[in-house]
Amino acid sequence: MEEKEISQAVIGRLPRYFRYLGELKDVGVERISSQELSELMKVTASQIRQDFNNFGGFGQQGYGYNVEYLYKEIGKILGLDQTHNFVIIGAGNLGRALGNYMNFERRGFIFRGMFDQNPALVGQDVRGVKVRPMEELEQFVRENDIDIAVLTIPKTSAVEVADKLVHNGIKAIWNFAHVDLNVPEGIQVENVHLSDSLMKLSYNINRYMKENS
Amino acid sequence: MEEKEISQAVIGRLPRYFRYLGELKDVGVERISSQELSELMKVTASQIRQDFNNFGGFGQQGYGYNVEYLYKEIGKILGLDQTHNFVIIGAGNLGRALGNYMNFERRGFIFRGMFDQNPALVGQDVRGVKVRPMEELEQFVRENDIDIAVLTIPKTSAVEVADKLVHNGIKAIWNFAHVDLNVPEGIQVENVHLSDSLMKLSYNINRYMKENS
DNA sequence: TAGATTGTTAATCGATTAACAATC
DNA sequence: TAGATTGTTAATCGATTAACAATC
Repeated sequence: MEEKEISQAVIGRLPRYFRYLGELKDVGVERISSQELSELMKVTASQIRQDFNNFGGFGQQGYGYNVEYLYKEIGKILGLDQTHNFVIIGAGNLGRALGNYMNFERRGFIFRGMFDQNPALVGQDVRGVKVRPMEELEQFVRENDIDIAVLTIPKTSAVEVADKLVHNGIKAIWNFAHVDLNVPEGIQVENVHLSDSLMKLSYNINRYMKENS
Repeated sequence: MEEKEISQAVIGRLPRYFRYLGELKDVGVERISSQELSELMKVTASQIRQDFNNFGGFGQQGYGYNVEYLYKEIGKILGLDQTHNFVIIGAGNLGRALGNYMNFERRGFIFRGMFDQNPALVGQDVRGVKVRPMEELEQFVRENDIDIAVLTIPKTSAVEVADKLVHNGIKAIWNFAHVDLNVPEGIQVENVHLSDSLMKLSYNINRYMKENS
């Protein structure tokens, strides 16, 4: 504890650094300066150095940054050296899409269970994981060391399900339901509101058309 | 043209206002003050008033805001009174999930076509739309007044496909591929990088555990 | 050593919050 | 009219960028 708090603006940029560094590493680049990285990523070199220095010095004067080392360190900061068990709640199209996405496993997120209240879906198999009835959710979360719940259910049931999850010790919710969850301090929620994202796109299309008409 | 530029921070909040106002409208609330809305949404009343005033005065002193009127106006600002034809490129799980999501239609986004380079998927039906081979993409975009392309393909082909789309007059790309697209000025790109979102969640889980250990 | 580039402090910019006069 | 609440200006806060001394 007592580390200085890092702003969410900085956190939000870390995955992108991680992605670029991973790609550089894969093509065999050994070292990179903040200047070079800034041109590649189209951000300022100043911001890159400030961001990294929130976590201590990863570079070396006169040399730059070692790509592989920096990549690993950012991975650690993001907690990708830890593993977390997760369940998906809602076996509709989106839930199944996320369950089938293999890359999460590579980052330490282990797909353990899937739940749906629709009896027609119960028993179906998603990448080796059987869909279970909602009634089994709470016990399953308690007994299988589940850290993260992915919510891909309609907003009407999302709030109620989130409450149950919290009571059974979930640490984090990745929320795709179109509603804001109200959880106690200490439970992490990351919202992915797809309609919001599409509306932003819509605004920007319109704005551009107006500006150029 | 020559409207004052609205910051993306403000734009990013509009869909959430829109959602809350829609819900208030649906339960029959007629008027609301910035103070009441601020308690509901957990933002400051000051921010709400500043945000709305970017677009001119929607309220009335001593009264507050008319919910239905405000809802409609924000909808217009977001361009939800316009219709846009879109295609989905990539008929995998995620592409099909988005194709099946009915709500987009309600907001003026019309699902017109779906494309995949896998012959096994071509001909499949997603909510009345047949999956076509990638070879037909460019002609289809040109001839069917397609504004928006949804990219749910692997990053390896995303950049190349984006270039083709741009050449055939697409206005906007909703990009789910895990790569940054480089498009000309005036083409709108909205990224949904799901892994980035999950990494942010991962960071916050870890941080909380460290702070409390 | 000289040159390069970081780490870090200072300056700037933009976004959020507070305050209050205008007005319904 | 008096009370309520907006619209808007001013103050604060935080994030980004610039500058440069430290140092590899």
